Amino acid sequence: MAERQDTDLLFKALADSSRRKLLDLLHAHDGRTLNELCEYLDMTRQGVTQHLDLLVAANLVATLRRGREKLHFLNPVPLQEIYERWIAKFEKPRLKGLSELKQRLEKSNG
Amino acid sequence: MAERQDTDLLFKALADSSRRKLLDLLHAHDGRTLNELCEYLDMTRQGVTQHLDLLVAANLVATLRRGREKLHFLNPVPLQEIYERWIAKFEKPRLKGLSELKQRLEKSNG
DNA sequence: TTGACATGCAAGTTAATACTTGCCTAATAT
DNA sequence: ATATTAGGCAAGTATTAACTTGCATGTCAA
Repeated sequence: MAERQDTDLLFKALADSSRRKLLDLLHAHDGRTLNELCEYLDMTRQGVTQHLDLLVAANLVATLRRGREKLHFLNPVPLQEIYERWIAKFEKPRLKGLSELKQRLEKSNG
Repeated sequence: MAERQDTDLLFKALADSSRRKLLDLLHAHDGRTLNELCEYLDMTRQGVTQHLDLLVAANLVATLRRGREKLHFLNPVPLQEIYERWIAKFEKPRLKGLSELKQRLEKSNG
């Protein structure tokens, strides 16, 4: 169903280093145009477009048309869903980070 | 160097639904043999072996030989690293639950 | 020690993915 | 208006990935 399909699109989107680079670029600075993004990748504009299409399909990137240019925005929500469904549940019972975290929070926030 | 390679192996390993299913199976019950795992996937033993090989290469699964059988164990550590390097830094400022906890603490403890 | 069982190795096939080339449309600037 | 700039569409190629078939090796049980 849609759930599994979404998950698959998401992981597939993250599986390519060029696409991860695009996410990094948008994270550093949102709202870039296609041509701007092309400057950072060693491939043709059409190649970049196809990568962006996959990111949009995975709902990791949203676009907005402004005149003749297309702006790209990062959507981090699906990444959070990956964390909840695929990472949190695989965590070991005693994860130093988290338990330590809670203790420290109790101290600092009373 | 190795860093980028590791990252790539990890995301590639997660990109296939059969491999994610294997991780789920091992999460539910560790130490399964190859043949046991095969029962749950609709492909030949060799296909499953190849998927497991990729999971091992990504350091998500460790194996142990016992006599003529091979036991498989889940290693969740690389998933945690994905969280730290690829999800935490993309989080939105306002998040609910545990992630909010962690983020607030990280901010206050700088 | 022989037969069944658990797995390994290697080559081949099919399907999917990454990337290109070539042409097209629309918006802007001079 | 027309040249330039931003982007879209579609088909083709080349690489990679998924999966199979066939045979080999080692382990155990009778």
